[in-house]
Amino acid sequence: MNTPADQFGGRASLTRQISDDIRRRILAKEWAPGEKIHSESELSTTYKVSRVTVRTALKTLEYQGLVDIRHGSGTYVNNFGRSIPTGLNELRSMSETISELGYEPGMEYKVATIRPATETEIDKLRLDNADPVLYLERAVLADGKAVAFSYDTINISSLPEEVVEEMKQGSVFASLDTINSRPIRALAEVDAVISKEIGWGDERPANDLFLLLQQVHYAGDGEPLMYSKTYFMEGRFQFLILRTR
Amino acid sequence: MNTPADQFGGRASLTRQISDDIRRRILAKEWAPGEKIHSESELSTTYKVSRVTVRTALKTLEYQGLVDIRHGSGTYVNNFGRSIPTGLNELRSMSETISELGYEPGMEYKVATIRPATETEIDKLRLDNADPVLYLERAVLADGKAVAFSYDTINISSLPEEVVEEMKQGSVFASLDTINSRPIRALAEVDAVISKEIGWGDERPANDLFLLLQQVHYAGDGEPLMYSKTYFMEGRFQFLILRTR
DNA sequence: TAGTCAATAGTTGTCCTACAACTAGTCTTA
DNA sequence: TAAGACTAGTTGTAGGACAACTATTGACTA
Repeated sequence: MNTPADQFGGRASLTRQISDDIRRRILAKEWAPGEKIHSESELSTTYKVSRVTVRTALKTLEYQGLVDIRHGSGTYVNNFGRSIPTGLNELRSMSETISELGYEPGMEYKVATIRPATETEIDKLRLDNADPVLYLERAVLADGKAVAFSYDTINISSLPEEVVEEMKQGSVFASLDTINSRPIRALAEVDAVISKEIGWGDERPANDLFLLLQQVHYAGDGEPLMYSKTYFMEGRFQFLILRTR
Repeated sequence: MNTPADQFGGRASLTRQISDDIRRRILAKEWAPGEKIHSESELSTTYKVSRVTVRTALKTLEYQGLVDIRHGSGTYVNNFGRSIPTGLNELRSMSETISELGYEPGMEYKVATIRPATETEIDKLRLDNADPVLYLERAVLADGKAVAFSYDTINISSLPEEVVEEMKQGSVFASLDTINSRPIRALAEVDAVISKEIGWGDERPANDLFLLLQQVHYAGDGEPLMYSKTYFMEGRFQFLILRTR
């Protein structure tokens, strides 16, 4: 099994590995939407793990909205189409999301500097004083076309210098992976915004209308890693959220 | 234990009952943010259930972002404050959400009619033909002040007449509860919108700016129950989403 | 004295087996 | 024909056991 966690050296739990693999198989259309997948006992023997582990993995997929577990009947693949796996509930980098949607991801750097943190940033990133932060202004591209403008502030107080340098050009998430501190959680706020200050170039919308995704990314230990404001151009991106009880 | 599910006669699973109760205790600040809650063994003895049940319940809370489970250490209350419990991930009625935020919820009915379904509605609600639907136009109030305008279409094809009548005035969710078909899942799309057609009265924004939450609610059996477009007035409501890996 | 390491108690992760509760059929019977 | 009993299969819960991990304590070392 080649799960994401494996690649990054992080010892993923057994449950996580199974969950990732079943997720992959579902997205690969091994079972049709609405179809019943193998029973827990069957899965536990083929994966050579206990039924408890399989159950926990399936529960995760149920939370993610991928399957429906019915007492006494079986586990069924939900028929929400391809929308869910790219939903906002799942924390993924912009590049990941864009390539999952079938486009070629890209980034156009406008600003990449190290400067003292502002008031807001000190608050959001829980910095003690005016620590230096890495500030980025970038355009997010899908198939070469700008879909969003991103203003990111990264907490570099506990990052090695070479990683910070790397971030000035490459993917922030990928760089964080190399030192095993990939964000595992983000709290996002969504707003509608009209502003002439946002964006640049001739691709920015004439009506100055944006959908703002304002979020703080957290590491596994609860430390804030990045505060980012991404302004999406309405109509060029679909925002989906799965809501469950 | 008096869980929501109990009230509605639905036999909630043991896991669900435990999960709801621990959630309630956490929101009631029984443990401070960051603090370690009781161990799984301890909880299993006090609740008189197996550790499996407690574990599953805690996993649910972890997925909701309420707690953090650390291998070999314990389960800790996350310190995201009061934001999370009212996040968009959790499916709740507008009224529920508003009262959780500490305001007095209200609804002002403008239109409540039964009419044939439109093309879009037939598609979203998976209707066979131009079945009649219940169409509502309402203003959502918090402490008597309008915060959003809601345009809802309800699939009444399998609903008893008296329930439909009830919906014309009372809460849609509450009415669905009485016949045990409360929605358990919703797929929502978020957009920024500028329009002069939306809303009414002197409380609508001068800049015609709205945040649109467009969603389809599904019942436990996967049947679409309601298609609703809710236009929030920017700044009067906070949209939070928890994103996890 | 400060730092390193081993031991240890406590906690979550996984395994095993068993049975209860529920579902969706098949078959029987009135 | 329709209602009801029966049954095989599946998920939900129980209990006990051990593995893997964490955080703390205390002994030992430089």
